[in-house]
Amino acid sequence: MAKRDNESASVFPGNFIHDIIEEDLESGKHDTVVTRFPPEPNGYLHIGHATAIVLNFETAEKYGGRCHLRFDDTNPLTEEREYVLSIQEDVRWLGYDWGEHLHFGSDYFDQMYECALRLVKKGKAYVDSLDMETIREYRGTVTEPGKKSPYRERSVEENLELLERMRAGEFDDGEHVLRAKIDMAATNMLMRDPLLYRIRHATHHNTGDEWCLYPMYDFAHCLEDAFEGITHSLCTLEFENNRAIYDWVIRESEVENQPQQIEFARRNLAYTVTSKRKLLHLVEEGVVDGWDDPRLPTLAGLRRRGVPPSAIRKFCRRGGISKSENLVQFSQFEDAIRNDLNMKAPRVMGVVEPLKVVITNYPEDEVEWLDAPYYPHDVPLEGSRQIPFSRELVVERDDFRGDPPDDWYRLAPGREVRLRYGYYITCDEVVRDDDGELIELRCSYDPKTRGGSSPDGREVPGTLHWVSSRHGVPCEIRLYERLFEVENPTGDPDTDYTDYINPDSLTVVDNGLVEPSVTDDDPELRYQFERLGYFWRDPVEFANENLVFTRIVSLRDSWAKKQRDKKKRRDEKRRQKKERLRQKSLKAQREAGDSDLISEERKRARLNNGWLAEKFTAYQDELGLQKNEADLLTGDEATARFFEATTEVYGLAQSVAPWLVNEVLPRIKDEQTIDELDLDPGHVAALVKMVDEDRITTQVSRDVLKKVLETGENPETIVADEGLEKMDDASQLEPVIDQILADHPDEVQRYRGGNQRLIGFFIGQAMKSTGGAADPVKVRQLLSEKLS
RNA sequence: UGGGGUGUAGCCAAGUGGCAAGGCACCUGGUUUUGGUCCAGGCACUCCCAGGUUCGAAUCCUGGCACCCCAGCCA
Repeated sequence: MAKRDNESASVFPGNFIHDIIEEDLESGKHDTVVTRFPPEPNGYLHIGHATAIVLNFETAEKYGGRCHLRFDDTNPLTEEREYVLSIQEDVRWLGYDWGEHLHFGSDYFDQMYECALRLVKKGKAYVDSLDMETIREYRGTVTEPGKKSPYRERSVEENLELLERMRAGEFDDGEHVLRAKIDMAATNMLMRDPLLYRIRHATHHNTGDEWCLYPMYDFAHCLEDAFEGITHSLCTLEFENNRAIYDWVIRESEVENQPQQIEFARRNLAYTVTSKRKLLHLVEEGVVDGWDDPRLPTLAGLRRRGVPPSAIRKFCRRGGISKSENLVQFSQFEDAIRNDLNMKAPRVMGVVEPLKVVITNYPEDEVEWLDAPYYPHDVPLEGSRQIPFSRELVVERDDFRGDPPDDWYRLAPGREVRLRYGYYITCDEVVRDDDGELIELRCSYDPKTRGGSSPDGREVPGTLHWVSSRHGVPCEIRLYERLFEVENPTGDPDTDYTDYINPDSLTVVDNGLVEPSVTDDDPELRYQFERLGYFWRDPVEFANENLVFTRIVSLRDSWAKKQRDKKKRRDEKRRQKKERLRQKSLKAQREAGDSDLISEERKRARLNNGWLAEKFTAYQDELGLQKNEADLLTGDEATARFFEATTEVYGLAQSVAPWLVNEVLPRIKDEQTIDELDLDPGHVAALVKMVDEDRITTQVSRDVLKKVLETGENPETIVADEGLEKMDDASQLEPVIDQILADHPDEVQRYRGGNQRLIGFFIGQAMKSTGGAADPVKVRQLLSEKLS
């Protein structure tokens, strides 16, 4: 594994995938973790892939497993060798090593075919000879079931023969396909006999012309995982519906390993597009300058931009992984880059937009070489260089204002500033041409301030970067801005993303000037140009012997107030939009009428079952149950009967009903009835009675129910054996409470300081230490007495 | 109007019955020879909404709403 600083301590913050893995490791389901990054070689990798790469490799690393790089190359029409090379390069550049585990889906074509044969023999797959359009028609829609293909019932022999002939190349593209025989009426569209193989007479980048039969994703991917012993197959959210086929194929193919697919949300970066089609369009239309254009979110573009791989890793790890749709603000990414570069990049001076400054009282031909450290006091690195000071210098045009605002502390008529590591200078005279254009500043320096400080200790708030005109190295500087003007260029269905392209995404400055020290540096070096941002030499131009600096990212600029205002306005607009959405939702809810908390399903059940309907009203009118309790208890006969059986033992229906509804019903899994819980109504009755009689707390009743469900034991026995009777005696409770207060002095202080909500924390502690037996009401009372 | 998901601050995100983590952004102050960095503090009476259970609910139950994905011989 490539060296990656000291980053390993900051792996993905607690995420649900790692929880699953840890459970699997603990339960012994797996004793190692094998993940994979499975790109299709039909495009370049981008920042969105980076998250997947970092997640897969670092998850494997965290648990001492391994991560494969596997190309999912099952479609010869779109895939190319060029991409398999560039993808490897990008992953390696990002800092990951797959060791010997470079694999191709196409390596497994033989094994996959074996699986297909097996499915056919089991009657689980068939050759369909419908054409594409008809297959589509027969598939139905999301609301209507599909129709069975007339070829669905072909014999195993016929299917086998046809499949062999397909393999042998006897048919043209599209004549036949192999389909799984699952269920044309499945509510999950993907389970309506998904295609497994299609005929494609095409040359594959890896297997050449050996095959004319290529597997579909749903068949191939899970098998690839299984063949490689992948334990956890991490993929993005859009594959959630595919998990059903994934599991089906794994099961029916009877392969040895059973990988588990887990989906997570891809990470979307504001102001970018990442779809292959759109990226390709930008490149082909010349909107940008190739796949590695620094404005592109491709890894190639980011690399050319100068973003260090460590910064990308940092970015990917921040915020971790989840399942919700997201759009990460660009500032998040910028911060990761600055954070990374701040501690590494030597500081030098360069001027992007030069303004001539003549030091009138400095001797004409004199040159002083001043010592300038590469790093500020807070970066623990050593090193310095010499920089030349002379009579004629340049400073940043932006650093002068003829008519400065109040809080301006840079150059202005009559103002004194410090030139970094140089002298204090005062602006005496402003020279403009006939059009009023600024030509030069005539300043005087204070010889006693060499190095940037004055013996009299006078305050000079502004420090400017500068370069000696004569010694500065001329260069081109490229300033990149975001490629799109809106956060989500593809978010509006009525506007094409290309309409949002920022016409000013690239500014080329051809008269930049950098201090001469850089000429001898490693061309790979990333600098901070003081007060401007992080820059590096464009590697392509450097190879052509041109000196071109690219701005990787600017420095944070708290002076840029105008932008802040703009942002505020934007936030306000967003807020208003959110409010509108909220209002719309509220309105829809109101229009939906009174929500009587009753589901259509149970309503229907009662419509079809007079007894249930009768009970529904009886429970409300005669037993005095709440409407929704009555509803829940009369959704099916088993539940209603269970309720009746319970009340027969313990007659207080108003106690039994909510307990049943809130504690027992939730434990019934889908497609199950209450009978399958194997619960004795008498036991429930006993439990409710104990609660009613104040013999146990609600919490204990819940715990005991759990135990009853597991063991079938009598609740009375459990309570007696484990001593779970309610503790409501002050003499019993007091020592417990005293102990808690003694153990948590900080919380006690905060409570007394006014944080009344902490009472819940103390009660929680008391409940915990008594196994739930303490009477919370009594505890609260005692607690407030002691804490007052 | 079927199925699968997701809703916690401006953005990302932990938390799964007992004190609403953290980061970005933003706002104060301090340090500073970078209007950078760093440091200290602030920023969610409330977790999509409404009911319910509970001593106690972001978390459990019920109903609703919003958004995303699925009808390729793409992956």
